[in-house]
Order: sequence, then C-alpha cells, then structure tokens
Amino acid sequence: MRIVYMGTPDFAVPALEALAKSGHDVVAVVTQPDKARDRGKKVQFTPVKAKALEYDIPVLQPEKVKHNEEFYRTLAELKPDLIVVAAYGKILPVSVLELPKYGCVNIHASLLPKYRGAAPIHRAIINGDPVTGVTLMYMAEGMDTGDMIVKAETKIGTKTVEEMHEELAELGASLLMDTLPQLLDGTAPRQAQEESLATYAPMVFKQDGVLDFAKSAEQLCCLVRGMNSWPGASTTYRGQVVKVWEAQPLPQETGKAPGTILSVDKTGLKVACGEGAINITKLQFPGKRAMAVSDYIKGNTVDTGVILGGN
RNA sequence: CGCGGGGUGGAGCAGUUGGUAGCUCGUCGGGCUCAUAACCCGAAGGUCAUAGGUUCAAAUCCUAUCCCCGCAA
Repeated sequence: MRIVYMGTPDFAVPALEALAKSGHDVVAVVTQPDKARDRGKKVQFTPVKAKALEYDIPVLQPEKVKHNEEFYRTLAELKPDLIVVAAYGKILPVSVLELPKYGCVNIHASLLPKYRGAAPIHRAIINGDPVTGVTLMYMAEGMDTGDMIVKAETKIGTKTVEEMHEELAELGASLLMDTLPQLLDGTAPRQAQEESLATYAPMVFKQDGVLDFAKSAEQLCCLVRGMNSWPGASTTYRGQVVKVWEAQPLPQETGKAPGTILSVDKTGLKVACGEGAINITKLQFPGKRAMAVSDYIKGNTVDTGVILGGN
C-alpha cells in the first residue's frame, strides 16, 4: 500500500513516525514551505519535514495546493492508496481528496463535531472542558466536516495545552495505527457528524492571552493553562508585559478591585479577580526567563496594591 | 545581517569617574523556643559566559564568539 502523509507542526510528527516505523510504504510527505522565522530570521524546516528526512522519505513543499497542476500531477504519479493528513495547514481541493483509492483521512485534535478548525486543543482547555480527544475522519470539502471513523478521548484535568498537545498527538498516532488495517481494506466504519452540534475553534493569538481580571478565577486559570506554552497568557505590571505561566484559583472573595495584587511571598502572588482570586506561581518578566515566583522575589520586589493590567 | 534585553557563589539580583566582588533566599554548623516555614550567631561556596586586547590594575573599556530571553514574523 502506498501512503502519502501530509502534515506540518509537531502535532503531526508522532503519526508520521508511527507509519514510517511500521514498515508501511510512505512514498512521500507533503508539508508547508520552509519559512524564515524566529529571532534572526533563520530558515527552519517544519517538524514534519525534519522527521521525514530522518526516514529518507521524499518531501514536497508546494506553495499552494489549490489550482496547482504541477503539484496535482506529482501527487497523482505517486499513485497513493491512502493519504493521511494531520494539521497540514491548508485546505485541500476535492481533486486531491478523491485521488487515493481509499480516500483521505485526517487526524483532528478534538471530539468532533465539537471544535472544528485551527485550535481545538487550546479552545477545549480555555473553555474549561473536562474531556477532549482526537477524531480520525474521512476528509470532506468543508472545514473538518467529514465522516468520522473512530474517536479516543482523554481527561483534561489541569494539563496545559502543551501537555495536552503532546498527549493527543500520541493518541492520534496510535488511533491511526489501530485503524489502518480497516482503512486499507475498506471496512472502516463511517459516521456522519451531527451538524447541529458542530462548534468551531478559531486560531488563538497573543492578544487572546491577555488576562482580564474581571473574569472569574476559574476562567483565568483555564486561560493560563490553555495558553501555556503558546502563545502564553500575559498581563502588565507597572507598564511592563509580564507573562503568566502557572496560576491556581483561590476560593476567597477579596473585595478588592480586579487585578489588585493582594500579597507576594514564596507561595505565590495572589491577585484579586472579578470572582475569587488566583495565585500566580510562575511568571516571566521582559528579557528574563520564566521562573517561579519564589525565585523571582529573591532578587526582585513586587509591590502589593498595584493593579495588574493597568499602567 | 529584522529590533531590543541578559549571561556575576546552588537560586534570584546589585555592582559605569576601572583598583582582586556585595545583597536576599537556600545550604551546613551552633543557639533560642513547647514548637516552627519564625528569630539570633557563625561558616562554606564565585576562573564575574568564552577567547583575545588596552592598562600598573577590568566584572567594569575595546574586539570576536557561544548561550538564554522579549518583540516582530
């Protein structure tokens, strides 16, 4: 069986590696073009490309996949029996979806039809959901609208989006491997998504991580976890941007204005919220590395009474 | 060559008219106390990122390199 794998970020690496190790014939990997990013504008390979090179798998990096005759021809010549997609980053045209004999399957990091779209893991945590998971599905034209094959779920608890991301990537990989035999003999189950239950998980940006202390302690802590480690929750202290990496809700009502720093000591930095209060235990000041509050106060001072998020 | 901040005892920081380094926490020892994460006394611990250069003398000035971080992408 000839398989083409399409994916770009870290999330898509475990499944590719599982396929490659299993001895299946991964004839090509398609990933986004390399981009100059980060400090110093260095050109970097996408995580999936790096992994593909490890296994000597040919890599294709088309600028666009729609209306791209050359790419379509190249793909067709590979005669794929199955195309597996995981966080590729571009919408595939119907011509590509219909190319492989056994279709195109996608690994999506949510329990569809909930959280279709770009940032399902972030949204599930930010919204305080108790569970989430991954769904293996046949791809259709719409954004994550295809028929579902199998799902696997897991508890969110107090995991950060980074931890959840890693866990779901592995879960997705094993789900794919478990289901692969059925995909390749056409016996995989197929269940349509209930449209009325569909929700969307839009991309998250740095701006989404700005803490609004008027919210409840629970909501703020979910946001902190849902933004760790990317793009990071933040607020401002005396005009400086401060990233907040870890925080826990405190039951107490404070009577103070939201954002007011109530106390600072080795156990953390307590801040009043619209409802309850939170205890920040790990943060990061500009130019500094992330550190525990207990470490930060060894050589720096944080004044109580200051209102975070103001000037 | 995208902009900028930073690398100083285990940790977090101070230290620009250049003169062999100081603070807080921690650690170890002792003391006080019914007791303590509290308090008191004492001790150990630093090639000041690396390599050169200037100088009688450099953490401090100059040059190159490595690493970390924020912004922007």
